[in-house]
Amino acid sequence: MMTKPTDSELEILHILWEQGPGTVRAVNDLLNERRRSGQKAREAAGYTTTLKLMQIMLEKGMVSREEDGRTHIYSAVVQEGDTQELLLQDFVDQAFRGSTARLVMQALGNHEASAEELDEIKALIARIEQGK
Amino acid sequence: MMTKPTDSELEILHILWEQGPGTVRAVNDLLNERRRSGQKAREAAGYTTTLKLMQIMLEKGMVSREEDGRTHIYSAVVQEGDTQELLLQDFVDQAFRGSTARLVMQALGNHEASAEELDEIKALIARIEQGK
DNA sequence: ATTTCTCTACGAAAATTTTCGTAGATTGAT
DNA sequence: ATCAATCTACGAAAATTTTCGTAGAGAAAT
Repeated sequence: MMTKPTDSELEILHILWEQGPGTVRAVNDLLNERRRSGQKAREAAGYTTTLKLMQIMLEKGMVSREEDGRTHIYSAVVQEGDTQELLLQDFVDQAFRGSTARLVMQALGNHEASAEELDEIKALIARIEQGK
Repeated sequence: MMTKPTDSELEILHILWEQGPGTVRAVNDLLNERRRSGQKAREAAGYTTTLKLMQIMLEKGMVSREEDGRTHIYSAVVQEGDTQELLLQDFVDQAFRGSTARLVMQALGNHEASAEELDEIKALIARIEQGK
């Protein structure tokens, strides 16, 4: 069974997805780097905070780990696309009462997308219409 | 300043947006009706739970109210579109690391949209491309 | 007019998520 | 061999959100 990650867990998963397997230290450093440089600079997380979260994620089966000397190398078990699908399903239900179309409209309407992105989306729509 | 509603608050806002102003009783009834008939049947909320939430929302300025005899009629102050934009911005940052395009692709890829919805989206894209 | 019902107010319990302090073990440097 | 640095484990505090019990006031019914 696949369970929905909390906000903090998701933050860690993103780092593992992008950087690949890593130690708690590495994850914590990147996470704080990212928090510092983000637009709404959040406060840095303490090392043991990240450690604890990753231990919890291990229990939940979201990540796995491997011993490497006295440290542990963590890897994401859940996949990015699967997790995003899960989160998106919940979000569209909760914020848009299930209407994917309205979510897409809102997303396209309010955030600028590049010409290339729009082309990609058009191509995707064409493919969907084809497949029907 | 506009603050992000919690999950429970959003649930109440949806009812006020769709049904228009109403009493705590009316909101609570509809909310439980909806919870019962939803796909993942959540447990019913007690009357005072909903009352308390609406009082908190009043403090936050999300809703307003008007006395009507000994009861109160609540109205949404924040608008649906504005709230959805706020939520979407956070969500795309958190779950898709800021990539609206990937969110849209995921949304269109995994949820079926009707032909009409797709047409609407295509029209919107055309309008955006026009406006550039 | 007494009982019953329905409403608001409000404090605080319960549940969830996030944070961190402390302890103990191991490595590396002085 | 001692001291400092770095790692894991883990319990529990802190923060946030959700839930509800209880009290009191007013309206409606018997």
